[in-house]
Amino acid sequence: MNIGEIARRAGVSRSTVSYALSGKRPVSDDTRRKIQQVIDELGYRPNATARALANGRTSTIGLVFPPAGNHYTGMQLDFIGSVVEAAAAYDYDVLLSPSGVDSDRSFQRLLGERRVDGAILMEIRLEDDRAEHLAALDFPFVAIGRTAQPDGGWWVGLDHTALAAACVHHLADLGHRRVAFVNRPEQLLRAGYESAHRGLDGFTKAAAERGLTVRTYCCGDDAASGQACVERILHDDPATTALVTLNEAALGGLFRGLAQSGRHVPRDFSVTGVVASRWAETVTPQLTAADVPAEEMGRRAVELLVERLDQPDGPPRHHLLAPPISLRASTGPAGTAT
Amino acid sequence: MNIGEIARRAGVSRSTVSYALSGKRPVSDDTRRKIQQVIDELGYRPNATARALANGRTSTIGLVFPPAGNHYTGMQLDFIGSVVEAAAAYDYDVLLSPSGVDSDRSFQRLLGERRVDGAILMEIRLEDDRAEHLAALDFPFVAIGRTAQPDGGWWVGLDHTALAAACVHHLADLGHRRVAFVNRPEQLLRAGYESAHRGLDGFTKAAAERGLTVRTYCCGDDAASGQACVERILHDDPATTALVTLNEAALGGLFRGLAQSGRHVPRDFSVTGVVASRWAETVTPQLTAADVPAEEMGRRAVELLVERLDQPDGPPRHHLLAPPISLRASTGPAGTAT
DNA sequence: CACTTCACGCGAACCGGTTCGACGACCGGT
DNA sequence: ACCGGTCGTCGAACCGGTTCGCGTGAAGTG
Repeated sequence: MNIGEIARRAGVSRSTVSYALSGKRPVSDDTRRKIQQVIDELGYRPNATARALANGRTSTIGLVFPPAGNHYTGMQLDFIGSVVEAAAAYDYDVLLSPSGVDSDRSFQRLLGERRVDGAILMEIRLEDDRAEHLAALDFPFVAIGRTAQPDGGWWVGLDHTALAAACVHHLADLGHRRVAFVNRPEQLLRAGYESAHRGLDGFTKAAAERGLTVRTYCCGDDAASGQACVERILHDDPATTALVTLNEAALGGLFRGLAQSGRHVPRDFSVTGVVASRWAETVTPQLTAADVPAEEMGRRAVELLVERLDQPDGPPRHHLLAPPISLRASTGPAGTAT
Repeated sequence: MNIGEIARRAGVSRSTVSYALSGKRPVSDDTRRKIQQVIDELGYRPNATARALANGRTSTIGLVFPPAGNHYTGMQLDFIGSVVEAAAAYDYDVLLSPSGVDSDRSFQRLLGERRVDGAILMEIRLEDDRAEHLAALDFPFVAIGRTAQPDGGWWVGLDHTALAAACVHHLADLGHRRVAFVNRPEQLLRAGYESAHRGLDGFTKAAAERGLTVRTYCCGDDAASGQACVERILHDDPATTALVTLNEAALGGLFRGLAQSGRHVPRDFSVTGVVASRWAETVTPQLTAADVPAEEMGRRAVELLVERLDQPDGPPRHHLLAPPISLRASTGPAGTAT
């Protein structure tokens, strides 16, 4: 059931069917109707692969997401969902590509074999070989996050520096003096993950500005690590009264650790950080946090990518988002425990 | 940089290059080396689209996931990750397809336009028009969950009936007599979602067997709904001492509701259900639950689909999984509060 | 030395679309 | 009656691979 079959049954040539479908050349009403009728009868749909080969575009974008096996955070799920939805609105499909252990291989699949027209790179690193590689090939992509050289690139990022700083100021304003920072896992920090680095920077600088006593920690992406991390924090400095975290997946564990050490949140201890709202709301008390706008980021990334694909020579664009802190219930004035 | 270019530079014909690459016909060592050398120099990779057109297989599978806009649960994320990983091991890519509002349209894209060789259908319903449609077309797919007519189909399912029953027995063994059931949202139940129905069935039958007094509730897929649901439960019957839930996303809200009504878990109130272990571990106390083996389900679904694609005439296969209940800390003997 | 056998490589056709150049029919104008 | 232009359609080439049938030269055999 291909275009030739339709042409045969409608008594016209293949090209006429093609033009009737695409509208790129005029076709008389009579022929168009006849063709449409045959198409409806047979339920014909043009083969996407053949079309892709002919016009050199796959109408597919690649979503390169973090190593599987590692834990996914909730934010990533929301993000993937919104990318798929936004892409559908522009008539693009989304192909998932794990950039895991075998990242070269899947990268080759996507790019070398031309399976996709463009890509969205999640979990960017400051020195990101994937991004450099794509940039060198002039392959259209949008990064989620800024590399160390954000100029001239296409990206959608969260201003982790500003957000972490905002958390610090929020706590300092409440009177907290001894504050801990719970980062993503150490291996990610060492690998140069942007959020981990800039978040740490923002935290450290703002804390220095406000004269706070701080300690910083790395924490695995799961509840058990969160719990262990709190134990370390309170062991290292029992007078700590607040923490800032970027680690969504450890959140439940952080709260459990605090509860088990007898700290009541927010009376004895305040918790805040950068977390998607759905997840901030799952803990008790609900987390006061800068809400990661995962849905918006996904949508914007797709918009940018589509724009880049449509106008390959347009100037690079980006969005740096800095959502405000949503006050919920996990922070309170320090000193009640002093 | 196509196969013709390689052929030209290596001084052979296009078909020889093709055979050298695929190994489907013998090629002399000399020519093979020469060709390989040119390929390495130019970094050539065969175009996936052209290959797909020629041999009629896209090497891509479609993952049809639940309506976006609705909340995703953590289990789904793990599942998607493991599907991508398992598919990569078989040299398949994964194309995401939202079966949302415009489900016909995206269905047409995937199947009508032949973008994928096969599909995995998530969140199956008892009477599932998508599954029926695919079955009628004889299109290779694997369902996650059983329809009302599971015979003759390919699927990977969780035995929600047995799991919910196991939860009931666990609670009954602990002495609980008044137990609530927290299901997925009402619209999903009405739409005929398999897990919601079979879970409810299993719960109801086991409760009747054990002579328990029960109430069943539907609950939105978010923390706020969970909290509201607990309030309803305790309002309807303040003597309720335990609940069973299938609703992963509401879990945090359920715990908050219990805390706010003064119930201590597990001393005053027991909670159990069917939840992926990562999420069961994020609440405090950690949830005693039948751990949804999302990773295994994803892997098996891919294995089944690949098998079906390789041997289209083989007999249908399926896996019905019934993981045991993992004892954690959210259930305890009833009666202390009596 | 003539004859088969085999290994190797080539050319052409094909997958199912898109697109370009050309051509015939019909029109109105002089 | 002839000419130029427009409209609608057709055939052929092309996208980049795969695959089938056949030809050719070298090796093996009696």
